[in-house]
Amino acid sequence: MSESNDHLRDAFRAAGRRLTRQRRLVLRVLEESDGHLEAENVYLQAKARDTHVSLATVYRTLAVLKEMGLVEEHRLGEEHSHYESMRDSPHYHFTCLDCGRVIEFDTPLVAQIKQELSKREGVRVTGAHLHLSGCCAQCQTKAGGQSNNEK
Amino acid sequence: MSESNDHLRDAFRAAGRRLTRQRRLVLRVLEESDGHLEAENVYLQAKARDTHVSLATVYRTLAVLKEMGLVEEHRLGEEHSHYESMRDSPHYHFTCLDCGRVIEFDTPLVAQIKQELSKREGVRVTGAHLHLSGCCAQCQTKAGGQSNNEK
DNA sequence: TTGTTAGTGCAAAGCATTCGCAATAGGAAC
DNA sequence: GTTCCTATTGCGAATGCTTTGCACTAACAA
Repeated sequence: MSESNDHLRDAFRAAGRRLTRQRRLVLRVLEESDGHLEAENVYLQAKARDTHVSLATVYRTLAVLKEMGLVEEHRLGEEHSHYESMRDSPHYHFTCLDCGRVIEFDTPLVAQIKQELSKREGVRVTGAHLHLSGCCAQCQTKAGGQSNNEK
Repeated sequence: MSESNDHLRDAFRAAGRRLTRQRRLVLRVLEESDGHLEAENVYLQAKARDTHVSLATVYRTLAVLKEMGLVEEHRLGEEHSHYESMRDSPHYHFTCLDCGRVIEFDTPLVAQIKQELSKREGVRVTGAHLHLSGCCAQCQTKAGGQSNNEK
């Protein structure tokens, strides 16, 4: 718990930034959550532990963490962004359009696609977001057996 | 040109909506563009052909067209949405983080991923967005050969 | 042609996100 | 531990994209 703090401090020092209470806090909220928090929720959860945080700082912190590669931003839904810490290996998302459930998954095929594109277009690919959507198993059952093409 | 108009009219009638001058206009702008227009640009190009359009109507129209499945919304960059007509087969995007260039590509591997996930999780996948990002060939050259880790 | 009402333009919200600025607090050097 | 420099914060105001309320206009069915 303190080792990761030292580790963090180094990371920030290396980036020429300061490891403040607020930044530690935001990072912890993200790490302890299930991921996919929106800024507002990060703010609320952070505030619940320490009143000394402002929404503006949460946004600023998320931007910094993203820049440092500690946090990733997703635009799964339509309106606002979701953030999650990068502790885990890269993974992708499936969203159920009915219930909103988010399923994380991973696949080596994305890496293959990256390679393919790099070769074909000469680009260098550094980021990959794959977002599938549809209907989760439970909602399919709920929707009445197998044929739910209403809507 | 008029056949597609009839076709369109039917689609709108079926949806209980009216085919107005503005909607035809927005659709045409999207179809004639290279895709990936943001709302503001759709508005500007539409206005250039017919002053009788407002930005609000463009947004309302894009929402309607999206709902009808004629247009797709993407959030490639960070801030605003991009829209493109659905004429083409499904495809995915690569964005150059330096110059903003968007490269479209397609790959059967996404379908494979869909299948894999469906089997593994029992979900039904209806939509897929794959968004790669990085540095395009030209920007890599511009950035000085091969090692551009400044920034 | 006429009536009904979906669609429009305009300007005024709404929201998520950012910014300006004075005050605060990391943390490197003493 | 103390001091100093300046990155970071909090606040509220501002921004920028998008939506909405309302009175007016125009699709299109009869």
